[in-house]
Amino acid sequence: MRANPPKRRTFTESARRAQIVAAAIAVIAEHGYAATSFTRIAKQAGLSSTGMISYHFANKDDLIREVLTEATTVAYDFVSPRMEAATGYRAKLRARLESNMELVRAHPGHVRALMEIARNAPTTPDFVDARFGLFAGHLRAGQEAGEFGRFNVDAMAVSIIGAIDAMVIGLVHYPEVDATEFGRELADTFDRATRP
Amino acid sequence: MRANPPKRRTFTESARRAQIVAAAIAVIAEHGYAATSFTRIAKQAGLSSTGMISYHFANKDDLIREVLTEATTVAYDFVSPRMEAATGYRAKLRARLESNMELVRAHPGHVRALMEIARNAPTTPDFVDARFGLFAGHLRAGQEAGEFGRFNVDAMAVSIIGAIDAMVIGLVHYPEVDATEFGRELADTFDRATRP
Amino acid sequence: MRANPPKRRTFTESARRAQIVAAAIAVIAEHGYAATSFTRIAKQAGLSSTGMISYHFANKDDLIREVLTEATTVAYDFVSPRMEAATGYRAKLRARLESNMELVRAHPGHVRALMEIARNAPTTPDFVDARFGLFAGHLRAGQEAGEFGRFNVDAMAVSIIGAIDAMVIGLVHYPEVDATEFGRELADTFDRATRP
Amino acid sequence: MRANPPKRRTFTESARRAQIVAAAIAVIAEHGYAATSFTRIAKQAGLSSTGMISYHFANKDDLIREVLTEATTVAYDFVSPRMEAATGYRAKLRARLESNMELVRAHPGHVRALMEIARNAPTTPDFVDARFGLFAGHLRAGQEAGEFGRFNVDAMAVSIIGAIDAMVIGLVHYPEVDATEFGRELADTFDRATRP
DNA sequence: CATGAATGAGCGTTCATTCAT
DNA sequence: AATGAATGAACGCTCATTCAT
Repeated sequence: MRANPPKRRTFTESARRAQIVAAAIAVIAEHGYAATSFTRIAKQAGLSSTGMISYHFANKDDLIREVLTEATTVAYDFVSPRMEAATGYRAKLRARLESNMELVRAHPGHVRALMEIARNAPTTPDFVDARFGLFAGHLRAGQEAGEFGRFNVDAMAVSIIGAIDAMVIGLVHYPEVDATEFGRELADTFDRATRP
Repeated sequence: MRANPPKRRTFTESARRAQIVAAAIAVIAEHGYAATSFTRIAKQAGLSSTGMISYHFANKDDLIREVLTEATTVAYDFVSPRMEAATGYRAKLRARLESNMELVRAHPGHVRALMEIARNAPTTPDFVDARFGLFAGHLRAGQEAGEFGRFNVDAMAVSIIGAIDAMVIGLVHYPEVDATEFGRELADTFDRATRP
Repeated sequence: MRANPPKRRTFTESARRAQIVAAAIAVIAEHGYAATSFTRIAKQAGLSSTGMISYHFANKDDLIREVLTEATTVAYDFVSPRMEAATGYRAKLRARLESNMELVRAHPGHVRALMEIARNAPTTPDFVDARFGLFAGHLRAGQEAGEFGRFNVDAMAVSIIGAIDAMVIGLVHYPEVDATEFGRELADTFDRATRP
Repeated sequence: MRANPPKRRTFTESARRAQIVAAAIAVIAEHGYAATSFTRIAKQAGLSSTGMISYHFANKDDLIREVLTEATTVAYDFVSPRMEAATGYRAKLRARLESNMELVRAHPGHVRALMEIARNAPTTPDFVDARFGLFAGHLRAGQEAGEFGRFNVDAMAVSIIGAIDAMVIGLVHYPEVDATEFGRELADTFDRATRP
């Protein structure tokens, strides 16, 4: 059951959309969400007018939502197998944190765009809430399994998410920092913080 | 050594600036940084035109920087005595984290504005760096004093700052959450994470 | 003698045109002429692109003219037999006015579209003039036959047309109004006004 | 008691607004409401940018409303004294109709603009209703005073308004028509139609 | 010291139309 | 016979900033 079944799209259409989405990611990553306009995206994509973008996307929101989807997918595809390879809540949490930092080096543009949109776009509370729910759920389940100690799950989830984001931004900002090391440190931090 | 020594200002001038800064804080807190324009600030301040703002501030940046200063000062004046009342790096860190959460309830507007600017304004790396330096310094000193365990100080500083900010935003967003409890949880989290 | 003899059209072509015209009428009737775009018409007609419309009609004008023709025909087919059933200029005028109001209830969409186009479309002086000529001719003939009194035929024609249109719009706007009664009143009004 | 007390305006501001309103009237009169854009108005007014218009008027609606007010005032100032000079409902109605046609020759631009706005602007049902109410009230009062015969007041009001508008449009369109004569004919028409 | 007026670039979006396929 | 893709001008509106007074 799905509210808006995805439209059938031609090959050309899909290609154009992908091209525009890619351009949008590049622009957001480089200039930030606030400075991202159709004009800039069109220029980045090599299109002659912004009308093109409006032709392929109903809205700015529509475009941004697609960017969000794309970036989320890339992130998920990167992190997800690494988490599944780990066993137990504790190890999975570590895998999540460490792989998230490696993701920054693997797909810096996508990550930067993801952060920018999550923080600034008007239509993304859903995304934020979903992410929070994911972490809170993991922590709660881990507590019940006895792998984690006692703490307020909500507070811990918020802390973890905040720490991740701040570190991602830092890594993006300082390319010379060792992402693997910082990822390990981050994982260590919350491993200690959540220990029984 | 200071590049731009502060201008001497008349009383009226200072009063006007303060009035505008206060209005700016209110607007940013209510509508977010992106939706904050001179027009809105002028309306909030009861001024008839935006020219007034441009007259007293060289730039939008100039104004924002002043807002940042003001908000930072309020925050500092709130947190600082509470930190000084505590003894030892460990206790001081706890005091910092806990009081920061109480600050959200004490001065929600200033805090909201602070976060909005830190996240969105183009000209705030100084502020971010300064804050980072403060935490890193504290952690390093605490390590040398043997109060903290071994960890990468930079990574930990980033994590703490990120966690603080995320929790502040959460508290701002959900007024019904118990700030004191969440502050304690936050402090507990990093107390455990930094333990020797 | 006809400047542009009608093109021979295939069956498919005619069907498509009719479909598009019907959609255009629906859109104009519902949203008004100003808000009627190819996009909206295409959506209403279930077409995937506006290119289709441009393919079948040389112009927006071309389409509108066809809509006008269609709506006029419907109106004519409704009013005409009722007029012919009446005897004498006076009775025919009454039949014209009364049936015109009933037409509003019988074919509201066509009527609404007709009015919208007559009032707003840039290329309809022909239509307006033709309509005026019809009324003026009727009045003049009736005068010569001694059924109508003395009055400036042109002025009276304009008055009648204006009154009809205003009342039609009123009826469209207020569906609860008794169209038959208002039609009778309208007919009475101009019966008195044109009496010898 | 007044919902929106009029803003205090400087002389310059008022002058500019008046200039823009005048330009808007000219454009609407010449090109029609639908083809009236800020760009065209700015060009007509000799302004370099549309931003100027937005600076002085909150909205397109705001501007249009002002145009409506201006045109209405001109019309009222023209018609009103002529109505008051007449005695009795019957004579007043005649004065109204006749002077309305003379108004077309005296202020063609204002009249044309008035019609265009009344017919096409989205925010003018109030105006239309008010006008209808005025006529209906006059007719009803005249009936009660025994000056008018029996007829449905609402239907008659609609007819009169429609006839006026149609004739105004005709006069605007055909400048060679004798407005005084047509005005007299219009008055005669409804004098006969409303006679007891 | 203060102001109101003006500027012009930029915003996202809609539009009728064209055209290669 | 039909289509989807593209175009580019125009739309109303907001913005930070400038400047004469």
